[in-house]
Amino acid sequence: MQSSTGRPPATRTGRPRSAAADTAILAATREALVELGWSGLTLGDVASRAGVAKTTLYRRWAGKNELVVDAVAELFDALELPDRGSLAADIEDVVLQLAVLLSRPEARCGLMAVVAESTLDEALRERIRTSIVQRQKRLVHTGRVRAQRRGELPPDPDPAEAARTVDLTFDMVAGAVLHRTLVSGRPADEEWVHDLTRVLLTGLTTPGPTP
Amino acid sequence: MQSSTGRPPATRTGRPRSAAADTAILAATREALVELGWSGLTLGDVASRAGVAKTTLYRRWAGKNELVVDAVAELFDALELPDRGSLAADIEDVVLQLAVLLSRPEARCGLMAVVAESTLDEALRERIRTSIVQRQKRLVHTGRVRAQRRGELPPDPDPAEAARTVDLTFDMVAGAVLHRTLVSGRPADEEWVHDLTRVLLTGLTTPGPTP
Amino acid sequence: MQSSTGRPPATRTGRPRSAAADTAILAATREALVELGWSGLTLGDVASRAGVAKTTLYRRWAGKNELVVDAVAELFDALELPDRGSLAADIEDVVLQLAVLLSRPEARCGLMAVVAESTLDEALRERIRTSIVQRQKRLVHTGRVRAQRRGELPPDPDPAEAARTVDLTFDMVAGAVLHRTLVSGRPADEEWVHDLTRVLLTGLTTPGPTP
Amino acid sequence: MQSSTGRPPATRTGRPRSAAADTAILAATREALVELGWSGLTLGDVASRAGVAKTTLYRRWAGKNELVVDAVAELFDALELPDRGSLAADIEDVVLQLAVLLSRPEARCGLMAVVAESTLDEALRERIRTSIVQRQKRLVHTGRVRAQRRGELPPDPDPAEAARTVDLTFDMVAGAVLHRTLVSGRPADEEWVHDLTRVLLTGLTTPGPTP
DNA sequence: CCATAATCGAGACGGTACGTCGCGTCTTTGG
DNA sequence: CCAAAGACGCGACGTACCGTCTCGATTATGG
Repeated sequence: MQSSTGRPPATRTGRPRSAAADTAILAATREALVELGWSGLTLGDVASRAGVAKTTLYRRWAGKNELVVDAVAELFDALELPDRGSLAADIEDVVLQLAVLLSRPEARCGLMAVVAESTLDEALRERIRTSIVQRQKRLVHTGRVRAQRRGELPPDPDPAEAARTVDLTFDMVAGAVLHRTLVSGRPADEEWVHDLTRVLLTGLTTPGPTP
Repeated sequence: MQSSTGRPPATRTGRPRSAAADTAILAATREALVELGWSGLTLGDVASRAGVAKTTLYRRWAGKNELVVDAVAELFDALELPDRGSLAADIEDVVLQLAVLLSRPEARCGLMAVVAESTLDEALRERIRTSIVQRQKRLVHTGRVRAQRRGELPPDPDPAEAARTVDLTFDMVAGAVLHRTLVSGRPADEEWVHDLTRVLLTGLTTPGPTP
Repeated sequence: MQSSTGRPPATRTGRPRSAAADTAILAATREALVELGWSGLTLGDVASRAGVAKTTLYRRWAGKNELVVDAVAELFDALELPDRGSLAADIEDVVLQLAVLLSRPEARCGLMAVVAESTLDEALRERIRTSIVQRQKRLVHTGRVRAQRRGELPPDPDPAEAARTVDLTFDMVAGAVLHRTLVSGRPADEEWVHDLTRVLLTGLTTPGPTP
Repeated sequence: MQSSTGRPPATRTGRPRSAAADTAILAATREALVELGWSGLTLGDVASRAGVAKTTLYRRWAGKNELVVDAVAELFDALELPDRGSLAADIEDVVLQLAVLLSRPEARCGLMAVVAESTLDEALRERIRTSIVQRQKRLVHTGRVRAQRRGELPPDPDPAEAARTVDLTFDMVAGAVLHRTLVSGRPADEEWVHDLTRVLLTGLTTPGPTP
């Protein structure tokens, strides 16, 4: 749970916080996002959906932004990278998963809205990075390691170079899906995923003139 | 100006709308976006910045969403594709322009916010498509035609195939820059742009197994 | 209306304030005081009783205290001093009127509550003085002048002495009724009013040793 | 665990209530009344001033009203009637004591506020009567007996008549001081006390036409 | 040269959500 | 069993914007 801010003192006195409340609140947040969207989402409404008082909500999160980041982060944590046998298949699989995820309104509008808010809020930007972006780079990393074991990719020349490639790959995959589904507003169907995978694979496996 | 809603009757009586107001309002909107972000942006504040009454604003736009789409669309219209002599240089150039544009807060938060709102608002989604996305595909189109003239790209086999490639290219370029700068929150510097261009170029120019 | 704060500028622009709202709000305030008492009185409730938005209420009054002072002051303005033919009859009459007024819950709890609040709020104390206390001293003044015309009281020796007597009389009359009905919690019935009037009249008309 | 034994025994088991807590709470209540007034007084604040948990406070009093009645009643119990040698001097003395008491903010606002609340709460009204009003009538009674011994007042004709006179006297004395200091908001200085005493004394000692 | 009509600024209006605060209750740990 | 601590559901607070409305004052065209 990302809502815990610091180290609680070893001996805690007083009534402890309800663990069930956190779960209920995050679920209610996603539910409200689906029905009302970002601007229609009301903390009072979330509270009553979760069967919780507004104050309980404010005791745990600083505001709408932080709450939605946590609610959306849980969605992204559900992404997986099963071994499909080849790098191409693995890429297609994760791209499709991402496309499915971004077709869900709570993911779409939750993510875009907090990203929009983060443009003037460095703390929020950092929270998004650690709660969502960094956690999902594990998918790219896993895929690369697997492909290297299979011999589809050469071993990493050096760690810095590898990190750059992971970052670039992640931005290209996630960015393409995101732009396709949200900005262009067209479906990331199988044909499109296939085309994207082909371009990506070719571009990433063909050795470039980068010295 | 996209603010005109329907066909005004040929003969209009009464005092005409101030032309200067539109300009002032859109500029004030961008200014407010920079300082306050999306959620902090207030139509009353925009009105007073523009030296205009709130009623004047509501006479021309239905709400915050529509206003910001128009204000942001003007920013994207400033993108250009000068002829740098090669496809690679052209791509690098436009990617950099896009990165610079998305480093401006009014573009970042304006675009992301309306995209977020559009997830539950089909009319808004359509407005974004026509006002922003479709208009900028001209850049990709121009680049392709130029590259074909230079012999860097083969001629289009058929129009449908060409359209698919334009769409894919646009989503990959714009998506990568957008994800890098806004979601990952890292700068789209020259090195990164170079890497991206190489992967894109390789992937797009190597003939694939798509018959 | 005591709600006006200062001199409005000669030329008023914008929509003028609704005159009916003031009336409705003060009436709703008294109604709510009867049903809910001071601590149960809610500005939101007053607003909805008056068919008015909460903001309208806050635009005109600074808070609960000021609102209730105005609402109660209107009640006291209804007191009159009809000529009953003798000083004793006049006193009995006004004492009875006061007793009746203070038997109304809105007057009782409204007055007591704002007096209680005024103990730590000089501005409120001043507002009570000018809106309620000073305005009702007219009753004592009228009674004295009438009695002097009838020869029941000697003419005023000097203005300062007269003012002291008016103040003392007012505090004794109003204080006795107030204490009887509110603190002692017993009815100010005719017998009690008669006794009080006799003591007052004797005490005030018998020349004392104050030179 | 004592439930296994059966019934609650006459002698209470478990930790006994702290006797010091009551004193500390009432003192803290008066202190808070001085600083914050009635509406600013918070039970949570009283508890923390008294170094006591909120639960402890609620175990002993039903709410704000009852607590403040008890806190204020202790103040009034400090009033005394020393023998000054004459009825006039005794009256002046007690009037001055009362004026001093009512110049203390905790007495002023505590008393007025609970009186205001009592207008819609019969139980509270009764509590005020028994805890404050009835207890202080002893002062009037003592003064009358002393004056009768001195021959300044005739012996009581009958007990009912005497009770009426005691009530009237108390309402007039307390009411005048209360109205002067709290409603009129002017000081009950020596000159005013002297005037009041003269009128009262004359009115009460001159035999009236009451058969 | 006015009459009509739509615009302009200003600002009050009925609403809704905000984020905070206090209430009185409950649920812990510890005496 | 009581005490302290503090989380809980609840509801009012006073504020800020929303989008609408009513003003008086402009500024065009059309009779």
